[in-house]
Amino acid sequence: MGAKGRRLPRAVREQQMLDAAVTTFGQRGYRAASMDEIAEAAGVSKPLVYLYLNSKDDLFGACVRREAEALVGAVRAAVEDGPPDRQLWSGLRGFFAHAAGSPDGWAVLYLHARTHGEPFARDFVAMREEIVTYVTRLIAEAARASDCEPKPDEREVSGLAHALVGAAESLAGWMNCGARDGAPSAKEAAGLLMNFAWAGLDNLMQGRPWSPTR
Amino acid sequence: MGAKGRRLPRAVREQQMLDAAVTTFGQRGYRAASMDEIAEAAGVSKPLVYLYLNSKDDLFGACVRREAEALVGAVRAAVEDGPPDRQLWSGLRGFFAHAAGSPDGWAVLYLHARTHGEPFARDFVAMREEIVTYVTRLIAEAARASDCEPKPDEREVSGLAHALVGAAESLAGWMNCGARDGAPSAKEAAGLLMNFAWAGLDNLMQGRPWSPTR
Amino acid sequence: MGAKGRRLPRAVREQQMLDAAVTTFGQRGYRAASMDEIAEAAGVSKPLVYLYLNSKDDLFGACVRREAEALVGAVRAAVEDGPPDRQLWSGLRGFFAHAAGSPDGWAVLYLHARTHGEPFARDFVAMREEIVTYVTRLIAEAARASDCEPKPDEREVSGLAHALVGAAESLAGWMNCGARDGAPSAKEAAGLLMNFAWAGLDNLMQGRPWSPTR
Amino acid sequence: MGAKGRRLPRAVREQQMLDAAVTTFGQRGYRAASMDEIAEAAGVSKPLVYLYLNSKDDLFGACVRREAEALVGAVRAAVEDGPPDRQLWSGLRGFFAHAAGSPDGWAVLYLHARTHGEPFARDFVAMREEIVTYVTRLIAEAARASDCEPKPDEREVSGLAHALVGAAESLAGWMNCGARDGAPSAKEAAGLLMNFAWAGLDNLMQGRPWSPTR
DNA sequence: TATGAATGAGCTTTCATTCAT
DNA sequence: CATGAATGAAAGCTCATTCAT
Repeated sequence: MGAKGRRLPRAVREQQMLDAAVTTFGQRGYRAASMDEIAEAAGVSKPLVYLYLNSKDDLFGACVRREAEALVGAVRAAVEDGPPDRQLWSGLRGFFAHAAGSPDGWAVLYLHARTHGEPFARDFVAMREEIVTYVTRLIAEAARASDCEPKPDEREVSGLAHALVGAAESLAGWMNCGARDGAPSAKEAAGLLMNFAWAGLDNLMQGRPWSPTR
Repeated sequence: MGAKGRRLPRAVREQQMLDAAVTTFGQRGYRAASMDEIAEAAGVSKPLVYLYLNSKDDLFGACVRREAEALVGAVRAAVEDGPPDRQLWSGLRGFFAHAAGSPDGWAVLYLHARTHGEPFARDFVAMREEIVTYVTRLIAEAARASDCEPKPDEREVSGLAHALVGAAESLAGWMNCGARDGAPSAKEAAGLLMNFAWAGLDNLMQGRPWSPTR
Repeated sequence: MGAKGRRLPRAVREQQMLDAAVTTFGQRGYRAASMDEIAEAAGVSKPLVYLYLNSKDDLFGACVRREAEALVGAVRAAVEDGPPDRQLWSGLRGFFAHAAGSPDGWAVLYLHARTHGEPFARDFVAMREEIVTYVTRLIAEAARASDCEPKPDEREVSGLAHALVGAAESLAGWMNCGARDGAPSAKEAAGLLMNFAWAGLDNLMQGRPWSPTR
Repeated sequence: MGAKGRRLPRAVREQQMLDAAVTTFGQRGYRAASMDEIAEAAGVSKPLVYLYLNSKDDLFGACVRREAEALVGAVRAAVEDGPPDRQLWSGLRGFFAHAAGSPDGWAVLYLHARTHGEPFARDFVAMREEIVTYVTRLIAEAARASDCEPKPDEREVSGLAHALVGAAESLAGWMNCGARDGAPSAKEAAGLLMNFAWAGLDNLMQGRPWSPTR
């Protein structure tokens, strides 16, 4: 394979392999991705991938965990780096930016880990739960800060968080999943979601839910 | 396989095969589903599957098209069968009911066709577009009927339709994808979505969008 | 693979495969024998071997069972076909003749099944036990017929059977295992063994065992 | 790894490697034993094994030769250390004691070298021949010492030696090969074999062979 | 001297696909 | 119409072996 960076320390090679694996798994899916392809994309031979990462399952698991941590970390960092009175908005932007910035990682999590059964789906659900919990806290803080009355019930806030996260994921999927027509940028997606949701959240928090009978 | 259902007319046999294929593809995914498994599930021999449906790809394509038409048809039928002043609500209920009623078909479309690359992803996107367009029309009619001022701009309505459909898909995925915690029924999902979204749509249509600066 | 007997019924193909597998396993051992080699020796493609016989382990197991039955059957048949007053001699000749006639089957049992661990070693031990039990009965009958006094104790007879069988196996191994110098024919081996052992057996049965002190 | 026994003289290292190799080859067989496993068992790195012993084949060959010499040596030493009028008995006891004391070495010779084809089977046969020749001499001397008449013919003595050695090997195999039922100790095995064989040898040497016709 | 890094080649197994009947 | 028989091609994984330090 030529003189391309041979004989590197293990940690470096492992990252190369994970990068290649995320790309390949993200684009092809677990089954369709072959270890040959991943090894070639990483610029190493297949046995080395097995030596360092054990098996296709272990490799996929490592990808899932790495990407899950990266996504959660991106949201947290965005919130912490943004203005304290706009945490939800910052978090959403961070979420969309990360999703747009690493579409393969996003696909690994939301398209493949989710559908590939037990060890992985569990990791995925855990990550999702972590985000939802975090968003629940952000919403609750926003509600407290805005002094809305009556104080929204905790269960309700959690439901809103689920819905909000679900909507964000859906938009991110639209963004990433190869839609050719007017797919929005990360910033537009965040705006659209706030537009779509905020008044609803707001009204709900005022105790005025929409109901089928009006 | 003895005398079990032999010599059926071609159309019937084909439906059996498609049923079996949708179930198998839906549960296992494209790659993990084997033609052996599908043929056995359909109660026919493998060569017959090839005789009628040509190849694994063609078979999958037929599944995707059949399920896409079924989903779009279910939404349309629900709207047409419902009260004329609640078309959106009826459509959503139809959407969720269909998704809940044929989870394998849903999985074929949203989990597998979407991720399996070109001929199928295109079919999927076309179906999605059809739904979004249809929803756009429903929203526009609702707006016209409610005489809101100023008339919402067309591009905006389309964005809302995308968001609404995306949110609905996300909820349907939650419903179907083996979520252990409180996954909602089809009816609850529709209510939740209207609750979440309607006030937002309403406000937007009154010309009062949320904006990052307040 | 040319026109060599294609499209044969399953039972026939299975025997071809077992034949080839016994040859290959016998000559190379379990690990060194490759499924490619076996398939080629059988004149079929590898997938057909898997279709009919499932896995390398199952194939090996089938070989072991077939050869075990063949060996036991050969001994039994030789005894039944021989003169009723020379059953042990007939049985030994049958044993050596079978071992010499199918050295690969013999190697599968005595060289490979025996050393390849649990499911197979158990089958091997069961077969060996069957032979030892049978020989025990033959010896007991011979003793009864010859009216020897004192009647040999049952446990002693069983020990003699073990020793006799062991010696026979050892001679058969010598016969089969590629020894180039004066390896005996089946008939010679039987004679040698009787020569070697009979007087000993005889004396023992007369209650005059050899002892270290004279 | 670390500071565990580094910088040992070459001869010591080589013995460690051979010890580990004999253990591993004996328990797993040639093919199933991996160089990784052997290197780890020896507490050294794999390249060092190659540096000292060249290749897997060479390593196996070294094991075979070492164990063959050890076995022959054990028999010779037992004979020389025992009473001059019981050489055969001493030799047998030495044989069984050695086999029981180093079962892995025994397995390397009798289970694996014997079945692994040419360079090794030749070494094995050479060793066996050496033992048989030695035993032939012992028997001949015993016959001379006991003044039996007529002098047994040389070829006959050689055949007896083969049979005796074969029986001993068979018993040793029974002893070592994980037999669950009443496998004998080394001493019992020697007694059993003498019991079984001596009267036969004795009679033969008196010129009274057993013959098929009575 | 001794080793971490790396690979070519081969093995078992699976699967979409096609004949011949 | 319908199927049992058969295979080419590829995938996951392992292992003996060699560099570069």
